[in-house]
Amino acid sequence: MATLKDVAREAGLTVGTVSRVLNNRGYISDKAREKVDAAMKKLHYQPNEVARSLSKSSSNTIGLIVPHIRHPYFMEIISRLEYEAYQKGYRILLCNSRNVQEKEKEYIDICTSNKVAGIILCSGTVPVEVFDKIGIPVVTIERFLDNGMAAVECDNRQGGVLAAEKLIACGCRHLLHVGNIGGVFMPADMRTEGFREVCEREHVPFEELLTEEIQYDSMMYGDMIEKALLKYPKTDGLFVNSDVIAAQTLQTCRKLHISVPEQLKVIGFDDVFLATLTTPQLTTIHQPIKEMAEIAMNLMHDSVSGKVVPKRTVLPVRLVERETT
Amino acid sequence: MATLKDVAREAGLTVGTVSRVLNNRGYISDKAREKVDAAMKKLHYQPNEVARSLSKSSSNTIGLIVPHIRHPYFMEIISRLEYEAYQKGYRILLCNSRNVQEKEKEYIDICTSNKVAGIILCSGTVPVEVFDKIGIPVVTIERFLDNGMAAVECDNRQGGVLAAEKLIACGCRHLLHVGNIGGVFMPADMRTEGFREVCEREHVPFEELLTEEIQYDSMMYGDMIEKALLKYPKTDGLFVNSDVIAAQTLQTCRKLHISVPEQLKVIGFDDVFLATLTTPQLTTIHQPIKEMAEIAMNLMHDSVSGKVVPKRTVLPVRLVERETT
DNA sequence: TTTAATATGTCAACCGGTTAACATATTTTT
DNA sequence: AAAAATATGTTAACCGGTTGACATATTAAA
Repeated sequence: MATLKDVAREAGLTVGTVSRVLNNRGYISDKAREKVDAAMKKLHYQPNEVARSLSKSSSNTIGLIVPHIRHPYFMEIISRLEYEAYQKGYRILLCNSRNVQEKEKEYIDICTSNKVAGIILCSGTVPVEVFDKIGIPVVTIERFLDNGMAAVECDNRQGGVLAAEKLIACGCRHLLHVGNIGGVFMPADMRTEGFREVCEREHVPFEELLTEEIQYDSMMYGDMIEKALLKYPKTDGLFVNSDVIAAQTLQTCRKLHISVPEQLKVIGFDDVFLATLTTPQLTTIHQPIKEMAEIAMNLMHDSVSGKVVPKRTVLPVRLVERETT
Repeated sequence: MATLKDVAREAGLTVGTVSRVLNNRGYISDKAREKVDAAMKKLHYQPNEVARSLSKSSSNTIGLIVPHIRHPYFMEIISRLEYEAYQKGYRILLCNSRNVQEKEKEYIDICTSNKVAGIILCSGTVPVEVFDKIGIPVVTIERFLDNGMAAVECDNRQGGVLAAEKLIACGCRHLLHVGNIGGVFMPADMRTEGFREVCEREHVPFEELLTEEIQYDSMMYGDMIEKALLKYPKTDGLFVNSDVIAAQTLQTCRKLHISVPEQLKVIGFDDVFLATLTTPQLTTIHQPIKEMAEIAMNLMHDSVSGKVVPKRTVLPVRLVERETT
């Protein structure tokens, strides 16, 4: 593998000049540039990014920590972020915390050991303090850390509001909400708030089922939903915290001979690809995942460049009506 | 950030000894080990993996090149590989070629520039020769490169056989197969072979629709399926190359008022999570994705360690019968 | 013509860990 | 007591690119 020195020798220049060409630093003549380009081409020169990272003590890799890969929502996030990263010349070091604190911590260490330029965090098992001293930019998506890091989220509360209003407008009078609960506060918890507020304002009775999502890895929520529907048999409107759960709800309803949307109306969250593949297709709260990823990566880029970035960016959600309402 | 030198000073030893402890090289006493451990703990020492990679000219990162992230099949592959990599102390550099040759080539360069230990390749747009001189192990999944690299695949031909046999056993007499076609030969092409052989042997008429999957990114196959069903209205048995297409087929059938499985039986491929979330649930050919990922990462590990590895590993598939047949 | 801007060379330290050669000291074995 | 094994120190080169200080040469502007 050819090195910078080889290129310099081939071009009849010195490493200093070649490095200047590569990094666009100082004065360089067109002639020099051409000679360097020719030499690089001839030797099939590929800069050693590892050496570069070492001398700069920072790479152009971004650590992406998610709690889950095998989940449509995070899959979309990952896909979009990878694209945005690529556009900006960053690489993605993929880290799956599996929602386990130990693993998340370990991955944070791995990221810093590997001198990533920054971390995009979608996982939320680790307390804020851990991030205080890592010394690199952290941008969160749907995970609010109240310590000055840039956070990108959707208007979760509004999502809960839209869902409740829609169900009530559809004539539902016995609502049920399946939401999250965990050790750490998550923006998604606000969905419950919004939902609750509307129900109380409209005097519509509702139940809340807050789960710890133990089934995080397997994504099997069928049993949980079945128990909930049997426990609250009068339920005629259901708002769940993800399309995956909503899709499994439809399967459960089929099993229990509950017709959707006639007997039970269902609203999911996320609006991922899956929402159009169920029968009936899912009515859901649309998260602008593409935009969230785009903004997150822009924030990361700006942070890495030393710019001041907004602490919190909240994007709008909207109700996408399909066939379950 | 503390360095090796700091640790050595703190432990009252020299870098040589500390490095020996870290890499388990040469003679080390328990006392020295303890002192080093204590010093590392006290200074919160994290080895600089970049420096390590530079001096070893190889990192413990594996480049993972997929043609698609936003696709359930690759999502599963990625998820499993990430897990296996983690278990073995490797990191994943995620590369999405988007099925574009230029991007795939660029990502291969990025991988070598970053001195990855090896590449796991699930993408297939680049001709074999490109891999001949990159000098690091390459393991492929569902992508056979006939140049001595380790390949992991499922028994695609058998998948086609099972699908055809099942459809015929169900009484279908007008079969249709939607498969892939591309510039480069892919193992998935063998599904068509198997399917064709059975149909010919059993004298059951069949049509083949081989697409280039232009919709690779958007994953919208609805129109294609609709046109196919309108072009071959007598079709009563359909075998498609992925569960995603199968799921969209069900939506199309609903639109065209074709009842599944009564009027049309459908068999997908992959057996991803999605297959259980459609209505009716998908009968499909199960790929042992977990095992494939496990084996692929083992092969990678062995290759990196300089071992001789089997050139080709073919895993069995099986028909999972659900509700579309 | 003098000054200033542009362009490149030279040299060397640096990023942080790896590794090999060689010396030396302490233990253990023969 | 001598030989061998174990343990650590010293030193320095190396991985490959970055960067800054300083010198020098060529052009261009004043």
